[in-house]
Amino acid sequence: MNSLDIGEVAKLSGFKASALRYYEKLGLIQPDSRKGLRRQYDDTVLDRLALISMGQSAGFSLDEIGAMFQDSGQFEIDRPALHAKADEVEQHIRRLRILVRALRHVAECSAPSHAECPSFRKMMHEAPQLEPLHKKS
Amino acid sequence: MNSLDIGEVAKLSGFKASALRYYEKLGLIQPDSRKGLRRQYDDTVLDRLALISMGQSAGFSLDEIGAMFQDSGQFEIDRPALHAKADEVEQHIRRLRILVRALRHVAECSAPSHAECPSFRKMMHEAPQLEPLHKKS
DNA sequence: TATTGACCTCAAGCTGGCTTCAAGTTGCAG
DNA sequence: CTGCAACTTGAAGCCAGCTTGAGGTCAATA
Repeated sequence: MNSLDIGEVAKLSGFKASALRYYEKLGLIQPDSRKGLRRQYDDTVLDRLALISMGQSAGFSLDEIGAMFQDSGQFEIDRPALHAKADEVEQHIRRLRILVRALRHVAECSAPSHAECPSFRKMMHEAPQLEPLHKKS
Repeated sequence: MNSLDIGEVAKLSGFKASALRYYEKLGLIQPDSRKGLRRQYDDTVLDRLALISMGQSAGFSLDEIGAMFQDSGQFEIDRPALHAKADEVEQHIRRLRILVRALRHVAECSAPSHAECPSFRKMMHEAPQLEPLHKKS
């Protein structure tokens, strides 16, 4: 069988059933069919949920995520927009790498305060103006 | 001069003044002094704010971020905990790399649906059980 | 065929992270 | 020394993203 109950999808994906219903209301996922009232999902929903989860990790709103993976319907998907999103994520990754270094630094460096550790301050500025990310004006 | 008004910190950091006051209430930052009522910041606050911003990108709550960078006060900072956080961020980065590949794939692949593109589905499962990240129970 | 546990809907409630508002204070240019 | 822009506080408001609750339905086991 290929048909999953909402509870099974929940278990497999790590999302709660209530979240799955919420995503459905937002148009992010859809059950394949209903058995009585009960939603039945195809297992491709798990891929979609994995993407949603990654999109969230990348800081995208559910609406943005919806817009990205609305492959359905459109003849022409918006390739440049998707590459732009990918670029954003790569930028994001660069910041996270600095964070990793900062965390490991703080764990190891024994300068009395990081404000006084020159290598720390230098590190903080290797990422000179890595976007505000503080989105709205 | 080394002494910044809240408005200057706002401009330099990209955070709004209201957010800076909010962070202060949470204990994440602190002005060096006051000139009358007005907060005066040392420019090391900018490093701290950069860390806060990166921590947020990594999906940490403000409380967690506060806990991480409470270098002050403690004799012994919790090195293992910091390395554990760094590990989390690295895990996070791995997921984001998959997202980049997924986005570029969707932008380029012309299979009728991604559910039907085997290389897409395979990619989705290269990250077998990359943590729930769906934090609370 | 009766029970039961997993599902259903819809509305209201909650949390984190800020922003906005109202009313007041103050440093500094003119 | 006046005016005003930039600050101050505390409380209330707002949005995204869910969760919870009440009351109901239904499929499958005993």
